[in-house]
Amino acid sequence: MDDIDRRLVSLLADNSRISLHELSKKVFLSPPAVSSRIEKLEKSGVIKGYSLRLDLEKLGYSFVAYIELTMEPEQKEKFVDFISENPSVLECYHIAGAYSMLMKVCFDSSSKLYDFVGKLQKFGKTQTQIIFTNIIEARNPRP
Amino acid sequence: MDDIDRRLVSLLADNSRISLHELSKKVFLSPPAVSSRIEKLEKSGVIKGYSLRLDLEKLGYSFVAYIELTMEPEQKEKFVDFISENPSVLECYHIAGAYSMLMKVCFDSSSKLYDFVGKLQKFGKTQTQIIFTNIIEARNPRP
DNA sequence: GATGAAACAGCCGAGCT
DNA sequence: AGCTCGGCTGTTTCATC
Repeated sequence: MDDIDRRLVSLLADNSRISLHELSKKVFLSPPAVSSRIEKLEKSGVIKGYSLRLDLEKLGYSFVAYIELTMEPEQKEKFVDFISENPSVLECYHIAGAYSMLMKVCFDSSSKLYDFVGKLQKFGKTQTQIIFTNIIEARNPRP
Repeated sequence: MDDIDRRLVSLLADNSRISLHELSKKVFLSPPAVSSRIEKLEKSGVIKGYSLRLDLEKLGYSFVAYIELTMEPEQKEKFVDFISENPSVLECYHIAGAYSMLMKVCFDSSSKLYDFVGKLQKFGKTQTQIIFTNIIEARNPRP
């Protein structure tokens, strides 16, 4: 993991469909060299996959929110099962402090968000923060 | 934007490097048809770009946190300038309720996170939530 | 890690349904 | 009009140095 790898990660994070040829010009290496570096980054798990930047609103998800849930530790297993099955949960993190989870969720109506929060209440105490606008969207750390 | 488009988005979100041939098999269309649909999704802005799923810890960022900042509205412009210039801020949302921002940040040391939070205090009151583990990572809404 | 050649995928146009 | 099939171009991959 050297500076060239970091630059490759940064370039791919920006546009993961860039060709090896373009990449090779930018990092002053040959395409096969770039290819083998990317392969190593994938195998080592630095690159976990190739994804999209989506416009959730244009996809019909007008209600995007972060929800913090504070619960008793013994609830965890049932909670993880619950959210794993629930595609409205886009991200979920176990955070420090009181036993808490932070989730990013998306819904196409406020009533569905309301219903979801209601179901979460069974696991613990929630605090919901609805997103108004994206100031900075999912960018990646600098090389 | 029909069910096939939603399925294409879902498949691409899972692996944006999948070939048109593979996609066409999965949605039972021809590769050119898939290609033109993807082009439309890009032009309409549903697909904003092609990115990576990265392991921040393996990239050296052991301290990933969400920080909520509550501030006076007149601070906004200076705040946006500040975070725009700061690559440690991965995401930033304007959230409902008291005039608040929610940021995802990453650092390679706790002292750098501490310094950053210190700088944020100039804009308002902060609440920092450090991520222990990822329960569900950045997946995309179901088709 | 570089080079060159071969395999492959993506793109465009023609013909078909 | 839209899909499928063909050839062409650009991209990736492999063997060799």
